[in-house]
Amino acid sequence: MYATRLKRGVTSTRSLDIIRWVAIIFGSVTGSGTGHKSMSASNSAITIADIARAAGVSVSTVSRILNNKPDVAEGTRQRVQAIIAELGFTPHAQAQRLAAGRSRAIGLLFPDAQLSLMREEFILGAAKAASDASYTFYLITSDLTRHQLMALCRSALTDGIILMEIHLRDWRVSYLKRLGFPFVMIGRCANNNGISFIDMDFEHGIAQAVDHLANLGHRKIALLASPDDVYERGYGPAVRSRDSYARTCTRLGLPAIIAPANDTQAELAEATNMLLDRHPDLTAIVSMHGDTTIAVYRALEARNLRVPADVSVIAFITRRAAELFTPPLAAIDFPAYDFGYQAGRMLIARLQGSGSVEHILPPPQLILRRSIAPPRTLRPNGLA
Amino acid sequence: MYATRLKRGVTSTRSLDIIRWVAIIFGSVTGSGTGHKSMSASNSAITIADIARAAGVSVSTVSRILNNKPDVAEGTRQRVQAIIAELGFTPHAQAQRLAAGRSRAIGLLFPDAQLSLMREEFILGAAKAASDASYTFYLITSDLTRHQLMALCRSALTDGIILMEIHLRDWRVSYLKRLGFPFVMIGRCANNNGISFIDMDFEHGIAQAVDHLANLGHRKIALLASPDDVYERGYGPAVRSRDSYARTCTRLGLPAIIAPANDTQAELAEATNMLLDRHPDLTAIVSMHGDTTIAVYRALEARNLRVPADVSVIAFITRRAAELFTPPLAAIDFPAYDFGYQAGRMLIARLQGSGSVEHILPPPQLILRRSIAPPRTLRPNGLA
DNA sequence: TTGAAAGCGTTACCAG
DNA sequence: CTGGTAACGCTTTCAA
Repeated sequence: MYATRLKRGVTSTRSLDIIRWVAIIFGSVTGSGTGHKSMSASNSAITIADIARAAGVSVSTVSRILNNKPDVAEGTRQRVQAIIAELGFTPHAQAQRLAAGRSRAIGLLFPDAQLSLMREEFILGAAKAASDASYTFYLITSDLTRHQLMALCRSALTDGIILMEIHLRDWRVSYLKRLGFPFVMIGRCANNNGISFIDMDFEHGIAQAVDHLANLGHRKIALLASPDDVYERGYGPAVRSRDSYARTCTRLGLPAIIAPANDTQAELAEATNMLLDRHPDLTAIVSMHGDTTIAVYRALEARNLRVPADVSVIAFITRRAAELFTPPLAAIDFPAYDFGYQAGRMLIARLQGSGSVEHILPPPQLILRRSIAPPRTLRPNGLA
Repeated sequence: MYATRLKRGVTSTRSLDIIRWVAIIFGSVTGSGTGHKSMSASNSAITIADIARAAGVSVSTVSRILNNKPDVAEGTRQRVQAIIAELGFTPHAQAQRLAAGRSRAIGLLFPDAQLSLMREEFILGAAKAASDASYTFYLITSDLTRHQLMALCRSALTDGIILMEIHLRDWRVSYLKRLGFPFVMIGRCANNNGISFIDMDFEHGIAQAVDHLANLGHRKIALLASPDDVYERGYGPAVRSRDSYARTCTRLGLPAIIAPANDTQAELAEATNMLLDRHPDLTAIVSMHGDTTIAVYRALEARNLRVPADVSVIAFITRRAAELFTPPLAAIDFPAYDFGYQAGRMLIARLQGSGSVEHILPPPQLILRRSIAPPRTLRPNGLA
């Protein structure tokens, strides 16, 4: 029935790792002609004028009805709506947007870095906030240049945007602020006057985690941090967490042991090994990384060290991912979906004129799971 | 410096599980006035006409230059472009779209069900395909009613859409086909004439998994399937996998043991327990579920059964998630990112007139990880 | 309560 | 190669 051709060539693509198979089947296109091509999105489709004509009213009236304006006679409204329903009319959003000068759309500027299991939650949360408010939702990947950001604002594609991966001094923030283009941040700058944000409180989160471990009796607690260049570039989470860690260690009279690493399993494994080589008496690790922290588990396992018997581990991670670990990974909970949702909600509130500047910094929540325990030396008379 | 107010009220929201904290900080808005409100996306912004005037040419000419049309004198082009750069002009996408009748946008209709770690990959893959082709990308969540789908098509917001969660007979497919609105599917119907799709080959994937387990010596292999109502509703993956499982068991002379369950940890735990109660001699489980399969691990653990020593487990899951399991979860690999990317690419090819109908059904790839082994009885003289 | 008409910022056709 | 000008489909004054 089908003539099947199998191209198994290595049709590789830029950043895509594999396209190892492409089977094109030339279907015997029966029935409805050769594929779809009739109305590609703007045919002789029915317009507001058609409705007006059919109803014997003016386009203005139809427009008013479409937009639920009050000044329309009830009878007219009913009649026109009947016709709209009958003809299956639906307005052309593109035109509405141009005429109205608003897009009823928000966009999420999503960092184009590698995948991470928690990021889906940001996206879906923000998308939900948009759809709850009848806004459309753009996902904009890739890190924008200044010019692209300008183009995005000018394009009027969105009424406002959500920014992520915020640096303490962020050119995008200054730019948008100067332009007066509405935005909110997931993350925050050094100075956030007049800008709404929701951010993880890395500072207190780290302090809380280290305090907890210290209370359990740990004395050698390492931080698996972001790479040095990220820290030096002033990336918020990197700076706040590392600084907070250093201060907390000082306060508790503990040594500060920092291992920078990129968010990949390979680098984390390497960093873990380095830590264990240099500090054989290490009993706890706090990881700034998410699901890649599995590499820490694996590195420990390879050395016959057990979690948490020999080393306790804690990370910043979503519930969903934390529970895939064995033992389940204790965490400073990262409610990414909520962050996305809140950001979307704040932005839309802003756009609708309700809503003042909001700074949301939820108290970090430590979720104790089985990856932490008192250190081995104390275990006989365990404190937990 | 700040007056901080903490609302800790239970400001619960519809589907959102927690908004337990809202800290509004009334910043002493120094510097740039009270927030941003100056140019909300459509100020007295500079237009193509301004450029034309400044350059002493007509708008048509500027438009041609903007769209890289060939029929423009090189000198003019240079001059105008200089002015465009100087004035920082960027076209108004909304207007371009209306005038051109194309949106250069695609949308992904994303099922509004619960989160799943693999779904991010679909989204980001599709978004990447869009951005690679300079298209914008809409993420449309929520399951659309017929009317909403109609509105989406008519709105001209997108030139085409990607459909997911396809049923063997899918009203959306018939509708879009009849309308002639461009779309591609991740998944496939019973009849796919004239429609491009990329789909997981659940049929062969299941057969491959069961065959592999049988070859290892397993004789009691259960399928953790989709719920019955999903099967009966004709949801593609549910039907194809369950039917294939049944056929494969028949072919191999093995009993077919099917445990339907929704894709939640609770239901999977329950289903696993039921399986073990009824079939104490069970030695392998094939799961149609993704990261929720962790519940199977936990249920086994609770009964002191070990993976893979006592029970082998295999699932449909992405690499990233599979490797968080301990032991790492063997899988029929689900390259969701690639699926998203391919779907986006196909759709755009379609929109640009290149590209014929493509049916992509990659050969399923079994990734052997440490969650499978020969059954206990055979282990002494193991076959693997 | 309704209608006419002027945009919204582009593109595209058609003359020149 | 360039410039007018009519769309694109809707919203929004402003009069009636």
